[in-house]
Amino acid sequence: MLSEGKTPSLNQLRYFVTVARQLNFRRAAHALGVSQPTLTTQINALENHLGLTLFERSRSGTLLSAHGHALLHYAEQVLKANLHFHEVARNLSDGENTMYRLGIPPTLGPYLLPHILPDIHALKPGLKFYVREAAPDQLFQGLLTGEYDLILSPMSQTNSQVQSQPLFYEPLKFVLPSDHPLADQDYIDPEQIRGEQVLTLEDRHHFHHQVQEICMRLGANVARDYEGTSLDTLRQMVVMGMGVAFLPGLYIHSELHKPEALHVCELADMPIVRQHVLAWRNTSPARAFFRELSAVMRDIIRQRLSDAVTVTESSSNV
Amino acid sequence: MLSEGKTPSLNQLRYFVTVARQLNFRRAAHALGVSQPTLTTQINALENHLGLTLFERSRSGTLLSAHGHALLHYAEQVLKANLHFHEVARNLSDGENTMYRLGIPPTLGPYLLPHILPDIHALKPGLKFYVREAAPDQLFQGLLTGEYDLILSPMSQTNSQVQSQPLFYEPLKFVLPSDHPLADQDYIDPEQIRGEQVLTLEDRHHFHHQVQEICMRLGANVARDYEGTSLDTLRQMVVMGMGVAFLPGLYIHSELHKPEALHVCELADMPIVRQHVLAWRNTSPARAFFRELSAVMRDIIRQRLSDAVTVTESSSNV
DNA sequence: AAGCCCTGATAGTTGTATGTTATCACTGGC
DNA sequence: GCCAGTGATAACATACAACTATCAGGGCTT
Repeated sequence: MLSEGKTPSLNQLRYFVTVARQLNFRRAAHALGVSQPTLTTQINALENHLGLTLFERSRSGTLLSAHGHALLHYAEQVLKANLHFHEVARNLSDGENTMYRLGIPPTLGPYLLPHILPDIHALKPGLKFYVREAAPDQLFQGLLTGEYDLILSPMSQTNSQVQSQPLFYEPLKFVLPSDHPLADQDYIDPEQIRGEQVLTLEDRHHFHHQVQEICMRLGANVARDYEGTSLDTLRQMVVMGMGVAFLPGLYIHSELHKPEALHVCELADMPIVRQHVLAWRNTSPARAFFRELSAVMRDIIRQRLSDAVTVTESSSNV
Repeated sequence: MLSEGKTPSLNQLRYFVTVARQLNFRRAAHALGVSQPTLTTQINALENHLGLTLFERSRSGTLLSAHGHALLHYAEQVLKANLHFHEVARNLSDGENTMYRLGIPPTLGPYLLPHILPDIHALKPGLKFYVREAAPDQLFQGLLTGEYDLILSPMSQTNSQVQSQPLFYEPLKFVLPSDHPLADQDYIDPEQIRGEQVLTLEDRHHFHHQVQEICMRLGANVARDYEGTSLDTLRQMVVMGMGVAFLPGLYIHSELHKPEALHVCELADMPIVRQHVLAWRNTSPARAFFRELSAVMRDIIRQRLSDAVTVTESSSNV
């Protein structure tokens, strides 16, 4: 009849539960820190909103009606859910107890994260990452659409909506089969690569373009027909003598402890590197924390992986 | 800082969830039936109450922040609980879908309820009784204190706070061992009882007082030393020849289909009955329903038990 | 039987929370 | 370079939840 429209407030539920527990309006009012008329009014409002009588009042006291009895539990559930909500919120409000969706390329994640996540977890126990792998372009796109909160990826496009912090430079090593004529040098003259078959990944990986550009410059052939779908595949193809390849330093550091059947070297006077950055939307409310996090990551990487990569020093970048 | 005091409203949670689903303030506002500025204001209020940023706004759209992501589920839980509350309330509001706490004496409940509850359930499927047994005095007291919503008991005290409706008269039958000298008559001259040992229940049962008063009048001895604690005990004591007894008609109707070893009769020209009533607090919001219920009960009892009891006819009592 | 203390209900008022409309400032696509 | 779309802001209206002061009745004590 006169209901419809407004929905009872949380306060009204609080009042209901308290009166139901105390069975006395004045005491309940005192417990709630409000005046007794407020309670009377609000309980009345709740009652005729619901079209039910929750309490049997008399001059000698208050009783919970059968309807009130039935509803009490549900009202308590609402308040409990509300309490949960606020507990979680309070927990989040220090910024470090949140789960962030982290995007990282498959050519990097498996070879970097195992080395640094344990230390990060030790430093910030409440911090959680939901890690998803995708190619750098997709990462960047996903960052803009909100699919990721944070991406750790080779530097790619710049965009006014994205802030990034450089983390480290990772060398790209040159690998060739052990039985290759050049497989006896630690540093190879770039000139000697001319004409080699260079294997690489599918072109949606940033990696590919970099390798392609190098090959163009040195006059090597990029073997598009044999594009691998993972670094492991790529390695197998080199071992089988199908060509040579550039492989990321962290991959080699992680996977090739005893590189039998494979020779790893570098191009003399021509260090090839990719730079990885940590990036986030500049609208992200966690941006301050992300900047701090990038410093933490640099420290950890410097400590754990300085034999494989070079940590970026300056940190006042955009 | 500026929080503390007011707690976010349910509406704010509703707004949060809707914006999180639509990721667009104007669309969410339209879905909610409010204006877009209202949403902006309320979401802002919620955010700085929580001390968190829930959304990343930009001129080109809205994204859910990591914190928002984490909280969304809990906000939905609150709204769901609130919905449950209102569903239950709506269900209750027709009055018949409630569980009422029904008190009944142990000398009546087991022999009456099995005969009438199935029919009541068939007529009012949503109606539930939480049945507790206690002696009539305790029932009456419990009704006043709110322990029961409804009692079905022999007529006892009257009280301005209690309304009652008579249901039926139940005869008290006279039982004696089969080998008793009087065990060959259907109607016994009350004079013949003088000097008999009459067994009865503990004195907190209304039953006891009635039997005691009859025995006083007829000059029989009430065997207080052998007060039984249940009608079954009482019956066993009679069978064992420890005395005679008055037993409620419904007990005999329910339990003694072939009364071997026990003779059942009545006192000639001296029908002894107890009247049972349905009673409730006159402050009970269900009083109209209870009155209707008493009529329903009378109908059912008339139909099912008219060979054992006499249903009260008038129904315009207080 | 009278009086007192306790109960919840009511009247009248006020400040604030929550909503409105009108408008701005900026982004991104065509 | 314009236009359609985004969320933010300002100024104002209203509803409502709070207060204080008071009332009316029940039941226990004297």
